[in-house]
Amino acid sequence: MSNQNISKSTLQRLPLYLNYLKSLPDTVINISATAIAEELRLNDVQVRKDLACVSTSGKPKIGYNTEDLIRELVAFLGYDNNNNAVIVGAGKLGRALMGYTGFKEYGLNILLAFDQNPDVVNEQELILPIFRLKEICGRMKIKIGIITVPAASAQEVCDLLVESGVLAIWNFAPVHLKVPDGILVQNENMAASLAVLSNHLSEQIGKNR
Amino acid sequence: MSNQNISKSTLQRLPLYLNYLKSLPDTVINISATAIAEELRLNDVQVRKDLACVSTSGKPKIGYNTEDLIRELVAFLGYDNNNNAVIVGAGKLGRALMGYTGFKEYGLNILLAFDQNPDVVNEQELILPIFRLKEICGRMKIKIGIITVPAASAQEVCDLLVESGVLAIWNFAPVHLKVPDGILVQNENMAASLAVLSNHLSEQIGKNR
DNA sequence: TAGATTGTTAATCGATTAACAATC
DNA sequence: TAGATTGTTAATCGATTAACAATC
Repeated sequence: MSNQNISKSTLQRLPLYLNYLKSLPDTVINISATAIAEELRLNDVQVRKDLACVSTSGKPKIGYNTEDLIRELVAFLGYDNNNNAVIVGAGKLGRALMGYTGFKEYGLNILLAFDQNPDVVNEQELILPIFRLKEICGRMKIKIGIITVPAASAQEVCDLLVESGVLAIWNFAPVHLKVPDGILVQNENMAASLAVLSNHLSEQIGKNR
Repeated sequence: MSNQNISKSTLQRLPLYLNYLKSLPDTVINISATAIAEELRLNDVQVRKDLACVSTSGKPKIGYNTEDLIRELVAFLGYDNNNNAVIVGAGKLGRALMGYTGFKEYGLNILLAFDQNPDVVNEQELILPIFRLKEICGRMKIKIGIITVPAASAQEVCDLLVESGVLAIWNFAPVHLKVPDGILVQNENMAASLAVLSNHLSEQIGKNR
């Protein structure tokens, strides 16, 4: 397939384009990369290059057919086919993500959570003991694991997920995970985001002194 | 101050260093950039440059004093002084973030949430109606706003936060927010992360065909 | 002293932006 | 046709990595 060498930065912008396109009224039949770029405050060539990875239906002077482009983005991003996932770590964050229904829209289907602590295990709420992880993930052919355990146990959990056949890991712990080749780790580093926020504030406050 | 031109990429790696340093046993008096780099699978020069933004106490042959470096990182990242914040959007994600106690460690103190929907407003749970946002943020001198509303209303909420004196916005909605100069928007784009995960999976699966 | 390590200057790499030809 | 827009090739920019001198 064509999605061989799409850069991570491109990939991360695609959902923004899609979201913007979806927000447009039905009356917008065609849309140009230039218009998208202006709206999202991006460079127009960048948008054009990004879209070229996803679609070939752009026409000079006209732009893209909005509906077609939406369809192509949805397909490319895999929002139309469900990816099953499990969460490891049923603390506050884990349970929150589990309860969050918004991911379905992105094709992510969180089936189960696992936790080490017997006190939080609760079959009713689909929180199972961690010793059952390997068996269940294997049987259900789970390919995505979400890590929401404390930093100290993240690597251990990661190894377990990899052993269980998971191919992609969404890591919410602020650590670097070591994985074999072919396994992807996507870090959702909230601590990193907070560092950026906090640094901005101290700069702003420093300025006004 | 010295933190004038620290790059965002550097800033985002600092919490990883800090976390690793904290995980070390007390017996590790000194630590080298080389050792940190190896552990985190980064380039050693990169780590050295990053640390140079934060500390000047590195000594050839010895490295950094672990405790000193931890202290310097904590101070630089502002984990030692509390930043008060409010959340707008008390849906599942918003309430989850509110309930998540882990942010305190990073100096982020979420005081209140606001929501448009009278049904979720609940003074007991510190969820207030949105019309009180401006007055309260102004009075409490809130500088950080967290947006967890649906994409369609994110810009509106953003404008309101800016009006209320907020200087930094942590945006969980998958949209580009337009803000005046001097206001920082840090996007926590879960949709973008999912795009990367999903793309990896379809590549892997394509390979095995 | 010798060697590990720091910090700096130069080279490389990848992503973004600019310039431009092709075209509906 | 003229002009807006696409897609491509070249230039720029910033971040990462390599090379190296300084030093405890």
